Formats: sequence, C-alpha cells, structure tokens
Amino acid sequence: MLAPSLPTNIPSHLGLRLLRATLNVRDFNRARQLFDNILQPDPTTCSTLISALTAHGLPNEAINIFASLRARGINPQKPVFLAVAKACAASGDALRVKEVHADAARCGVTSDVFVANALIHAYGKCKCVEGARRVFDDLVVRDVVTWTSLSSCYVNCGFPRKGLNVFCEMGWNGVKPNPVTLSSILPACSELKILKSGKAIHGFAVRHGMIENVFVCSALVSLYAKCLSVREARAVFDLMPRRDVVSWNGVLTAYFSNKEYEKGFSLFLQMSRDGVKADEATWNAVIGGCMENGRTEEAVEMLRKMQKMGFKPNEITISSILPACSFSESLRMGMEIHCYVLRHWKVGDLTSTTALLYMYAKCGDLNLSRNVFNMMRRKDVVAWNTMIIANAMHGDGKEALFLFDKMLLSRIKPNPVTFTGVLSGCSHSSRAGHLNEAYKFIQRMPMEPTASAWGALLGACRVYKNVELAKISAKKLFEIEPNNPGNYVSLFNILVTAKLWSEASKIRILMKERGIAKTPGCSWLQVGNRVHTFVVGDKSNMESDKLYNFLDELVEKMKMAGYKPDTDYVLQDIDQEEKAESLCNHSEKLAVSFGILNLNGQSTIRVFKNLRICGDCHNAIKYMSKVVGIVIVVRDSLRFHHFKNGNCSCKDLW
DNA sequence: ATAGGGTTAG
Repeated sequence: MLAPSLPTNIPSHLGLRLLRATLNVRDFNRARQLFDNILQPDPTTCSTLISALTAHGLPNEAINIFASLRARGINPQKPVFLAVAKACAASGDALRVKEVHADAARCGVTSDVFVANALIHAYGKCKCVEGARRVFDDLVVRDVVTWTSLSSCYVNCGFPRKGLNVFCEMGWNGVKPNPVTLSSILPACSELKILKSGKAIHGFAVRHGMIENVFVCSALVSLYAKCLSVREARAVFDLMPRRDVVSWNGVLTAYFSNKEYEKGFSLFLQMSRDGVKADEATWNAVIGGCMENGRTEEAVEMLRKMQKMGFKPNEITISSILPACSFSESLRMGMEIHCYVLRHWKVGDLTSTTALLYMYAKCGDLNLSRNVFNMMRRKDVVAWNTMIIANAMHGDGKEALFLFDKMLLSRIKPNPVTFTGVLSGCSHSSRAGHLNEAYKFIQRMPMEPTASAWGALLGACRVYKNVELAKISAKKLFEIEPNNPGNYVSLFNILVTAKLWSEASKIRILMKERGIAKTPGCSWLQVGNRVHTFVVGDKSNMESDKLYNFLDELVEKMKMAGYKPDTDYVLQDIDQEEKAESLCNHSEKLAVSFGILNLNGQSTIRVFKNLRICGDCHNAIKYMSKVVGIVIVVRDSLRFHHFKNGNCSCKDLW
C-alpha cells in the first residue's frame, strides 16, 4: 500500500499536529520528511521530533535533525538543546556533545541551569569529564542537580574520589543532597571500599527521612556487599518497605561476590516466589555469580536458560561469560561468542571487545587479539593494558614496549596494571641487561608499586640471573604479600640456580616458620571432549601404568638426543636418584606425555599449568617436541611456550 | 533536567 503523499510547505501551526500523528504510528522516516517540509518549525515541534527519535532508540537520527536546523537557518531554543543533549547522552558520542555544547555557547544558553545540567549529564554519559567540568565551571548559579550530575559524572568515569570531593564541596556550598544525590554518590564509596563514608551517608539518609527510598537502599545494599559486609547488606534489604528487581539483584550479587553462591542462588529462586520477575540484569548477576565462584559450566547453562526465557545476552553478559572460554581454553566457544557480538552490535562495546581480545590471547591466538584490538575505535587504559599483557603473555616484549609508547602518545594515562604488563613484557623480551632500568622504572612509577610490579621484576631477575635485584624485589614482596608461596619459590629457584645453597635453604626455613605451603602444581589438557588433569606423581589416571611406561621410554630417547635431567629444581630433601625420578613425575611432563599418547593424528598439543613451568620440564619438553616431531604449546601461569623441533618460542628467556 | 542493579586488565 502506498503511503499518502507528503504535503509540502506546511505552515508551522499545522506542522506539530501532523508530526505527532506520524510519530504515533511510529513512521519515523515519514516524520523526518514531514519535518523537512514544515516552514519555520517552532521549538516545540523540533524538540518533539528529537525526543521521539531518542526515545525510540534513534539518537543519531535525533542529532541529525538538530544539525539540520542550522542548515535551514533556524536558531535552536532551550527546549531543543535539552532534547538534543538527551540524544547525545544516549548516543554516547563525546564529539557530538562537544558540537552541541559549542552551539549552545554560540546561542548564549550555557548559563541556563537546565541546559547546563543536561550538558553535564550528556558529557557524563559520553565519559568526558573535562567537558562536564567546563560546563560546570562556566555556571554562576548551580542547583542540586548540577552538583549531583557532576559528581556522578566523576563516579561513572572512574574517578570516585573526585566524585566524593564534589559531593563534599556541594555541602560546603550549602546545597542539601537529595535521595538522587545519595544514590549516585554511594557507588563511589562502594568502589573505594570506604565503609566509613558510606555509613555516614547511611546515617544522613536515616536522619533526613530518605531511608525508605528504594534507590538509596539498593545503593546501600551494594555498598555493604562491596565492603564485604554481607550481613549488613542483608539487614538493609530486609528492612526495605518496598523492593524492586534492582534491590533483589543487589542482594543476589552481595552473596555471589562474597563466596556464598548457594545462598545467592536460593534467593534467586525465592525472588520469583515473591512475585518479582527476574530481568536481564538478574540473569547477568547469576551468570557473573557462577563465574566468580568457579562454576564455569553452570554459567554456560544459565546463559542458555536466560536465552530460553526470552532474554537477549547483552554486552555485560558477554563480558561475564567470555572468561569461561579463557579458563577452559575453549577457542571455539569464544569464537562463537565473537560471532554473536558481530551479528548483534557490529562492534561490541569497550568492555566486551576487551574481553574478546583477552580471550583470544588466553586461548593462544595472539593474531586474533591483534585484529580485535586494531579494530577498536576507542581504546581506554584497560584496552591498552590488556593488549600489552597479551603480548607479554606470548613473549613479545618488544611489542609490549612499543604499545606502551603508543599508549602514551595517545594521551592515555598508565596505571599500576600498565607498569606490571610492561615489566613482565620486558622480562620476556631479549633485551638483557635492561634490568636496572626496569628497577629504576619501578622506583620512578607515579604510584606505589604493586605486588605484581615487583613480581614481574622478580621474574625478570630469574631470567637474567640477577641475584641482588631479586633479593630486593623479593624482600618487598614478602612485605606486601607475606603469605604468597610463589614469591618464596621464585627466590628459592633463583638462589638455587646461582648455586647459593645456604641462602636458598634459609628461604625454605623461612617458609616453614611462617607456615607457608607451596601451591600444588597441576597441569591439564583437553583430549576429545574431556579435560584430563595431572598432579605430581599422579597415578589416578585409568591408564597410568601405560602412561608411566611410555614416559620412561620417551625419557630414554630424549637422553639419547642429549637431554640431562636437572635435579636442582626438586624441592624435596631426597637423594639424587630419587630426585631424578621425582622430576619425571612433574605434572607438566605427565600431561604432555598423555597428550602424545592420545594424539590421534594431531600435530599440536596444548597443555595448561597453574604455576610456572619447571626449569627441567621446560628443557625436557623441548626434547619431547624434537623426538616426537610435534608442536607442544604449554601455557603456564605467566605466558605461552611454543615448543617446536627442540626449541621454545621464549628462547629460554622466561 | 539529575538517580539505583549487571562488566574488562593483574
């Protein structure tokens, strides 16, 4: 059927009525054409169309209408700016807010508190704190909305501390916070885990009769949940006069993030009995809860259930579920999810795209990571960090350093994770002798070096056999995380390699004194549809006799090819012969042998280990790849090793 | 005109 022909040269008093009728039947194309044919549309007509397009998920079309006004010589009025600011907020495009802001300044409406508030909000949604600040600073009269918008802008852009400062400043300026202010500032306390300020705000809410507000209460539930105070989170929840889905979601996450999965799940079931329907976020919370509690398979199952119930996974679902692929090294499932993202959003959002590139790196395909990274339009610190870490994991320190420089050039401010990534990248690269520079790098870091930064340096010391620097790093690490066995074991290994036996045994005594046990090493690999796991001296496998016999034969062949067991790497107090035998039992050797036994015509096996690969095993697997003539990929806790024809991709720098 | 819940890197 043909649509009625479009009238032209419509007088403005008729235009609004015609436009409303068209919008009522949701014919947005026709609405746009109609609008073009209205002579001198009034501000209400313009804002009506812009708001309607935004409300129906067409913010960019809404902004285009706004842009067309200028071309038609129409000066936008305040209501038009309010509407287009909302469209910008929905589009998330900072450039468009800047354009609208500039237009508003040209029209002299930026001193209007309503327009300014809308602009601050839009800048906040587009993650542009500088813009929001500029609008704020240019204002002479500010109301509670102005203050609230600016502080929540800081909070949502990752500056919770600044958000709190604005909140305090607001009080000094005699502006009284309302429930909206409280609910938007509470997440800042949650993120910073400052229970004290949160409790003060809780008290304020009680004294000022805001405690019945469902928004404030839900924020309080999350505050207590984040500050590891589940009981109090539950108490606030129980006292609420009225609870909506969000309140339920909050209390679910409280249990999930505090390792009380069972309780969280039973509340999830109770929720529907109480007549509250789960929404998309509930499902995300449950999936995230499964993931946080190591229930990868259940997470995948819940994802299927979610879809069965008619909910579409969104970017947050994707970000939560992707680590499931990384943990299980399931490149195939990861790719399926990638395809889902491409089908639904063409490009995913920052978080899910970052999760994708991390997944590819973890599953062993650095090239796919690079492809994803290069296609990202916007890259934040986390994206850059992830790519740096991906390269470090795969031993490309040169690229990690290059990315670091490029990141600085793009004016992205590095954070402690960046430095850790770069350092661990350096420890894998062949730039020997740059260790002291790395040490200076750590000392000059604009923030207190984290345990992982020192850990990366310690790892590098092992590679370059720098005992003195190793001792310095280890000492720092023993202070920061005295109960992490990995640090003791690393220093022990470095001292052993340097043949400083007495110092090494001192470390072992220190471990005993402090009651620190070595984390048991464990390796696994997938054969067919099953994951097979091995620990040292594992005899639990059904075919363990066959496996050990095969390994014995293999070791003989390896020895003929020049392999010499290096018993320095054995921690137990046992004699040499036993040591050599114990070495053969290492979980990574068992897993690799099992993989070779079950090759089924494949030319590559992939083994994963929870700790760092042992020095002797590293050497042994090189020989295995040569003797058997296959590619063996081993991912240890730090990086990937690709063994081929007797060599490793890490060039023995690991 | 402003507001709550779900997420990424180590």
